[in-house]
Amino acid sequence: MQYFFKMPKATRNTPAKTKIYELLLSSELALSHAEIQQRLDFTCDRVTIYRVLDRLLESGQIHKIVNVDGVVKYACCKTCSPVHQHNHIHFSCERCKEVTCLNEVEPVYQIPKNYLVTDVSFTLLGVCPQCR
Amino acid sequence: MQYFFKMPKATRNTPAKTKIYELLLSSELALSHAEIQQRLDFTCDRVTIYRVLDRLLESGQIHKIVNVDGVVKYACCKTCSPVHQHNHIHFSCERCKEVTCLNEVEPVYQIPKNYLVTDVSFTLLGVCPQCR
DNA sequence: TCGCTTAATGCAATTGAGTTGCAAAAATAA
DNA sequence: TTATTTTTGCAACTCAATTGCATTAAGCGA
Repeated sequence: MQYFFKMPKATRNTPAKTKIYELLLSSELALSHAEIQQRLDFTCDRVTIYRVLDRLLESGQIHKIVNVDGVVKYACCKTCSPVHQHNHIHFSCERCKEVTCLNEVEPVYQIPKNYLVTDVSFTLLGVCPQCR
Repeated sequence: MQYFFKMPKATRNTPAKTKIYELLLSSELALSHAEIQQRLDFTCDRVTIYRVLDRLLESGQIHKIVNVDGVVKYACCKTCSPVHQHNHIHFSCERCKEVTCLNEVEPVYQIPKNYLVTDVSFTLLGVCPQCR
């Protein structure tokens, strides 16, 4: 009997999980829940999509971005596997509303006194190359 | 008759607007809609608070921060008046959930090629001095 | 100071994202 | 194949935010 160590719950590979993960893997952009639902032609229940996204977040396969307009987007982080590391900048286009990971740009900041920094959320806002 | 120039809509000073603005002015922290409602002892209708916040945002007297947990907060930007400029870092404490403007810390970044950057949203996540 | 115009307010109803409970279906290990 | 447990789909629910509309009140001009 194990009292102090809780086994991580086993997760299963299901068509929904595979399809959603592959969709995010192949997408250049971060996708919202609604966009994922559309691209799957509404073959998955909306609740299932939320739960699959939670599992993928939990396992570190994807990351979550809360855009400045409040829209939540999900993306596979290509450059930082296998250990997840979201220390990169996102770009949010105010015209097409698309959110992209700028993997090549690293954020620089001075750590303020007495604050303990564990993570960074850095989004540049403006107009993307396609919309200029 | 003016065809091409639309007069900006006149706004009025009301007790609600004054109270909400003074509340944000005197607060060290960014406040959410719910927090504002509480601190006004529920004397204002929640819809009125939303509409006053919209007007204050419109006039540039306050700015809006969408926290990583999705909670929207509002703050007066003390250092950048009269011209509003939100080019500063926010700190979001994962324990007490408070969001602070770190006016003294300026974000540094390389502008990515072909992107037009008009604004910056930079939040450091972690533990604030009070919670360490 | 008084009226008039129009912005602001309060209330009710609505929208939309996200969550929860539960029974049925399906993935995996034995 | 069977048994176990996760995952799914559906319905119902929560909560933040928005909209419509009638009423109230700010503030300008007379």
